[in-house]
Amino acid sequence: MPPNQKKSEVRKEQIQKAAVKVFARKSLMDATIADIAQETGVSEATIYEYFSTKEELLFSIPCDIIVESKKTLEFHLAYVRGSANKLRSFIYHMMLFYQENPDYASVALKILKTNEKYMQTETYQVLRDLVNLIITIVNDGIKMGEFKPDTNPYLVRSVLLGSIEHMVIRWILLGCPQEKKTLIDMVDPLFDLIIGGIQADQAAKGMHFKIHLEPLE
Amino acid sequence: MPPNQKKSEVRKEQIQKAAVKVFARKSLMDATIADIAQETGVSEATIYEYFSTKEELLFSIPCDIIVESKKTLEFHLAYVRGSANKLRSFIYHMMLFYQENPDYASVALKILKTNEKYMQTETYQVLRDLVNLIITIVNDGIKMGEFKPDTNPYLVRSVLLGSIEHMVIRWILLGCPQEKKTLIDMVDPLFDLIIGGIQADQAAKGMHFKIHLEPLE
Amino acid sequence: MPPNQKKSEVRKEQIQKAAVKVFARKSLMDATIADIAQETGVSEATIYEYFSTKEELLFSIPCDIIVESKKTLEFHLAYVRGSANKLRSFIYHMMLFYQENPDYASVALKILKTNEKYMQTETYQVLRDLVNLIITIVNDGIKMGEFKPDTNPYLVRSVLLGSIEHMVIRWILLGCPQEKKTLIDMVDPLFDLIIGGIQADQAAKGMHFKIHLEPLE
Amino acid sequence: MPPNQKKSEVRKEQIQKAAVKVFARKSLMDATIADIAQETGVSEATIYEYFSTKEELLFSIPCDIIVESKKTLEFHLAYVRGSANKLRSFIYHMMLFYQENPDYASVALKILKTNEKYMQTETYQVLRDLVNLIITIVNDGIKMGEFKPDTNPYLVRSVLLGSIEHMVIRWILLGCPQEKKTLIDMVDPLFDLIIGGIQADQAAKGMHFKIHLEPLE
DNA sequence: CATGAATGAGTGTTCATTCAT
DNA sequence: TATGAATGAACACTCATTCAT
Repeated sequence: MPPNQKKSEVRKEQIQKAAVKVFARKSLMDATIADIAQETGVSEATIYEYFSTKEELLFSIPCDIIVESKKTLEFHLAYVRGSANKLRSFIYHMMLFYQENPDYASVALKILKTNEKYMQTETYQVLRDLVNLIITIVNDGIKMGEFKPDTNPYLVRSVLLGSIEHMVIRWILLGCPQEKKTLIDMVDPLFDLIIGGIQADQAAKGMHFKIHLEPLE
Repeated sequence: MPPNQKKSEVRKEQIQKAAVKVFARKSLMDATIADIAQETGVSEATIYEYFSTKEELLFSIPCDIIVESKKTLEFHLAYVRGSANKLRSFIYHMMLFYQENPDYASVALKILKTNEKYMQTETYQVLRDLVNLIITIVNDGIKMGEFKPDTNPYLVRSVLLGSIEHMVIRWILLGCPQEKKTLIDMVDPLFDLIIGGIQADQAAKGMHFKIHLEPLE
Repeated sequence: MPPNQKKSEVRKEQIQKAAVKVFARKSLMDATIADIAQETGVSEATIYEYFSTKEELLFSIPCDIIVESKKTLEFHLAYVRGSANKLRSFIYHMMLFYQENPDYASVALKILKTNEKYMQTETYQVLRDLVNLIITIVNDGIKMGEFKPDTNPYLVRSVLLGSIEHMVIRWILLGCPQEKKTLIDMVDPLFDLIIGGIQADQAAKGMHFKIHLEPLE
Repeated sequence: MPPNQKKSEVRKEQIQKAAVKVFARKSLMDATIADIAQETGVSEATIYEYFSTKEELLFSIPCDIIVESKKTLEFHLAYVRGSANKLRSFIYHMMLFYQENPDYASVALKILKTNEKYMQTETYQVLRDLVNLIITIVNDGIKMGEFKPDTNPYLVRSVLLGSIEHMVIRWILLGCPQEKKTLIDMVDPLFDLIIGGIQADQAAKGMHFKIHLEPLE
């Protein structure tokens, strides 16, 4: 919170926070401006002082948090060596983020992800930037010989995002059970699967070579 | 059209088909009964002769098609030997299904997948049955030594469904471009990734073993 | 039931009986043709074979039963000597009738009594005839010196009908409690009040007259 | 109009007044919110700013006016000596009230009196309080020896209310003819009947005594 | 005689949005 | 800046009624 942040900025954020809460629990059509106004503690008319439309309010929601999230992730990635490790960091970062912001997760995955208009939003571009870190990481990994040379970075992006988001949605729909299986627990299994696949060692399967492995010297 | 199918059954299906079309293009809130009535070519009141609620109509949509789809898939799976091959069949089946039923895909993934009430529907149980074929396949694969013994079948299910659905949604949101990249084109890359992962061969990577390969015998 | 009553007459009465039941429980607006059709055990369209309108059906309901009731009452009255006794018979007859036909009572007093259109009905004229027996009785009573010469028969009619109907409505709204206080129990108290008023004997009260009583002749 | 009454209170009363007018002329089902809105001079939506339901609006109507009426009546009763006179005051008060508020009378007697839901309303309790003044009056009258000791106060209540309401309903259904017979004209005849009954003096009837009445000294 | 099927006309109700204060 | 008050524009849903079969 910058010290000289305008009072109106504060009010705007209050509304956004309330909106996230409301949208997370009700669908876009069920959430009314009246709900959001009440949650914020202001009148409905006040909402319109800050957002000209219900939709504008909805679309404005994720912007800052995503920018923030991307910065954090990039900051962490710099610490990490190796593309695989970076990929794990990405997975971890996303899972942690969703786990700690379940309301935002709900809005993003239940309302925004399938909204065509949202895709033309500025905010959505910010989100793309974040997500495209995967492309960079994978390309680097290929270049460095860490990943198979024919790895399709866009496929990896789809698989990672798809898997993560699928799990998060299920987790949300089940009521975000805090106990037992948390989202974080799924980071390493997912990572391992992406990295190593599910096939048993090929050597054991059908290549029909005998292999002697000797440590160097 | 079965010959002696009752007239009312025919009408019911007409409405459902129209509804899929309408729901696919508009969101649940934007799609009006008037739209569906017009698309069907009947009056609004007639819709209510067959479905007591807009929501009931929505939830009724996918049932038959899913049952049908599951039967077809099971039929094909019987032809296929090996769990990996079966997994590929599953992926292929889903992708083909979505590609050939883009309207249904739109409704299923944009409206139903994130709808909590839908999860308590009978139809949803049918869907679960279909999806759980993955669990069976993976468990079989583990038993047969085809998949790594520590493979988590539920994770595989999440990754497969998440990936497939993510790709389908992107495809839909981009307007189902018929040309060039079809969903089917993604079957093998996805399959390969799930099976083999993205990591380059460990041997080649920096483990520094010497390997003597000798033909058997 | 006349032996050669047409089948269609039977059906008509079935519908009317069902309608009474339905109207008795639901208000005019809440009772639907569908309800009546179901109660009758026919289709809605069949209702319209016999009655051209919901309102016509409603207004047709009481006719026969009233004619019947009037006949019965007149029959009894002929047995009774004295206007006061006849008045009691009237009260008894009405109370008994309502008590034994609570559904009809409900329709008549809750729906028809306050319906302006009903007042222009032929049926309503029949009802007037029944009710106007009071006028005749009172006029006779006056002529015979049994009732005060300045008794207003129309007032008596209003008081009798008003009192009876008020009690019946309360009884209906309370769910027609079969036990304890039945409508019949109110016949004599009501009769006594109308006949004798509630004022204590003036002589006993403070008028301070001296009275010489001498046997006639 | 109290000077510092809130604007919203004023509007609420405007709506209620308009509603009484509309309900008085049309039945509950025929009176539409649109009618009431037009009569009030506001939009339909505005009605719903003040009353959440058509039924709530209907039930809210009589409350204040009844409370007021009861106060007035009690005020007058204090001036009156003797239970019979009080009873006459009650009759007069009710008749006058209905005569001066024919729209309210119409709603109360045509719609509310037979409405089961209304009976569970708070407003209905207020009405009961007003009506139960009769019970008190009669009981007092018995105690003072003014009324017959076996007078049933509840029967008196039924007879009075039934008679009054019956007359008022007929008066309303006949279009409230301002000329000639007004409701007020019926006060004394009704009162006399209740008090003294309709029976001619018993002495004159079958007792066959001659009676000389001489004032005491 | 009976009805399955269809619908026109309507209604209560909701809600995003505006604007004078 | 904040809001009380008001509303236009919709929409889901109902139901009496019709008619071809």
